[in-house]
Amino acid sequence: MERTTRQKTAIQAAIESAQRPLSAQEILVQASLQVTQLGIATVYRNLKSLVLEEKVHVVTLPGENPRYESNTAANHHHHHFQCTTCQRVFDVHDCPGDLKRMAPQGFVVERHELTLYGRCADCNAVAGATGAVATAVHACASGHDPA
Amino acid sequence: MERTTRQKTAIQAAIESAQRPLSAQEILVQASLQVTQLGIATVYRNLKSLVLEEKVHVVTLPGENPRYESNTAANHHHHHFQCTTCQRVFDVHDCPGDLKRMAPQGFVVERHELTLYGRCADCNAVAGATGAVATAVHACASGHDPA
DNA sequence: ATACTTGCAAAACATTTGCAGTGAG
DNA sequence: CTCACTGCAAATGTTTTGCAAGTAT
Repeated sequence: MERTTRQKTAIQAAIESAQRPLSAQEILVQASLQVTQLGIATVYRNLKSLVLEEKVHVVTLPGENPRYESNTAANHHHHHFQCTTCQRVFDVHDCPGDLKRMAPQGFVVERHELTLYGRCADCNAVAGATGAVATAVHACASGHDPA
Repeated sequence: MERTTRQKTAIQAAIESAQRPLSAQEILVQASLQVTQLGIATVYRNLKSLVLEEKVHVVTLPGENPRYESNTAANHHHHHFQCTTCQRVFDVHDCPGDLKRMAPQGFVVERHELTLYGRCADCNAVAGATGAVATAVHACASGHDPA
């Protein structure tokens, strides 16, 4: 059965306190602050468990390594928006909903993933005001409050 | 400048004649039928070119290697459906469309990717009729004609 | 005590790159 | 004849696995 270890706790905490999806490496760095000597293999093993337990889910964007995001009650079904200018990833809490009828005859839709691409508010505002990009990057994919 | 080689031609042909997105390995196998001695590095190098030239585009599904799909005029904007039972990937030519308003204030949507998950027609039909799975797999993700 | 977990190092994969030889123009 | 392209092998980067030691329960 499942055991509670310092490393699992630290890994889970790292993911939950982040305001954005983290990569395995980022989780290692963050959780290492709590548990020195933490190994990357342990991070991967625990991520696998957490995903199975549905406490965490995976965010996969084309050409990038998987990111892991907390899956708490507060964090219900949502999608993602990646800015094509600054590459940051934002949560989009809206959802088109009625996708069941999109599938071909005889197909049953159980779940869907949607990713939007475009320019985020910051990059739009900045468009032209050269030099402000670096500033925008600091806010990296944190708690925006979409529609 | 660009040169026309037997290998590039074979790779492009393999992708265009496939009725579904192919992995680099599958492309290697297929194109090797035309050009013996073809190396995987050449496949990757050419895929990169073809994607840049926008003759091919990449289909990325969570937890799986990228697949490559022809990008001809006939092959317009579409999405994908992955069967959670047989893992096959199908094209879905329908599209929810009006996703622009999903983005938060100030965000501009330029593009979107949508993937549906569920059970394909074959797996639904089979559900219960044990043994038919192997048969279904043969039709692997080919020309279904969605809605 | 028992047996699940860990950390390390090696393995397994997918993809990229260096380089000398090949072939398209 | 040139120089882009190829094939091979080695390098890279990420994720997985084997195994002995550590530690929750």
